[in-house]
Amino acid sequence: MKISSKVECGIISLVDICIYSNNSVVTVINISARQNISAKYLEQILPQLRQADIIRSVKGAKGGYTLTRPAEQITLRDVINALDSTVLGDVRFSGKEDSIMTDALSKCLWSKMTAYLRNFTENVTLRDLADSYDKLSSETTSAEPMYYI
Amino acid sequence: MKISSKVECGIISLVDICIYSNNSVVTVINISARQNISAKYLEQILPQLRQADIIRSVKGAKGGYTLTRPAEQITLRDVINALDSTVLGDVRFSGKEDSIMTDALSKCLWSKMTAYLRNFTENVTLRDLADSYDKLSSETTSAEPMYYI
DNA sequence: CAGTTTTCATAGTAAGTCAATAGGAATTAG
DNA sequence: CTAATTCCTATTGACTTACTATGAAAACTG
Repeated sequence: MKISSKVECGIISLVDICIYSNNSVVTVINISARQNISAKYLEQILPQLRQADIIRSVKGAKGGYTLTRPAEQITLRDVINALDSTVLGDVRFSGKEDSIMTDALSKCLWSKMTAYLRNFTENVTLRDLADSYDKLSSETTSAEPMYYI
Repeated sequence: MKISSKVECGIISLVDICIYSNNSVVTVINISARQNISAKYLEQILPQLRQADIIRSVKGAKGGYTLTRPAEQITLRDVINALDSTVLGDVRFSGKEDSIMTDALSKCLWSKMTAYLRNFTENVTLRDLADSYDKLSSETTSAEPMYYI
């Protein structure tokens, strides 16, 4: 399946914010350093998540981002819609004129397919993603233990 | 949802072949005329469906295409895979290096999402599409009845 | 065999999309 | 004031897509 880099980076950013904001904000530079994504690129993505009311921004020095609501109330559908409306939007074909054939496919196939996908994405929350990251993260560190002097 | 014109035209062609091949073959020119798709464009799509063993071709004059098997044995997954392997293939991100984060998303999210989509597409057959076309077609003509002299 | 109809293979092109970069304006803590 | 940070808008280069073009190969017809 084809997922744009923008959507992926957006999800990564949200998981990062979810994990690392402890009563404070997370900055673009924080995310950029931890997740190895260009800060300038993130500066383009995060405002879109803000406009979709998924994150809240604090401007100025000591500024940054936090989630607007608990992670279990942010669905994958919210995120994908905020960053790429074509993924879960209606199937659209540029040049094709309407016909009985295109009508039949639209009604019988494409609309059902997108509804099916929307259902999937509605049932995945940011909490799920953060949990699976935490789980994998602890497994990895226990397999390759770190020693502190 | 974004579906390429190639996949759409491929599906339309198959429904057309399914409906109009009565113990004989259907030519590119037939499909082009009925479905209003450039013949040259179809000449690029149909060979791919042939390589995927969905249709059989007969070369030369009086040549054309037929299905290789009954329409109820041709799934949407077969068709999509034949024409655009990225739709149901594993999610791939070009530049991103592997990390715990990308691993977590891959395992917890993308692989499940594509599996979910594959399941949908496996359960739609060419027969279903042809039937829904027939149904809509007869409804349309009964709503706007035709009189024969 | 000659001629016509058809599929087959490959290449090319114009427009559009996407990922990423760039520069600087606005805001705010200290 | 100064530094840190978000915000806004443009631009670029690479890639993809939809389609067109050219002509070869195959096979039926008479």
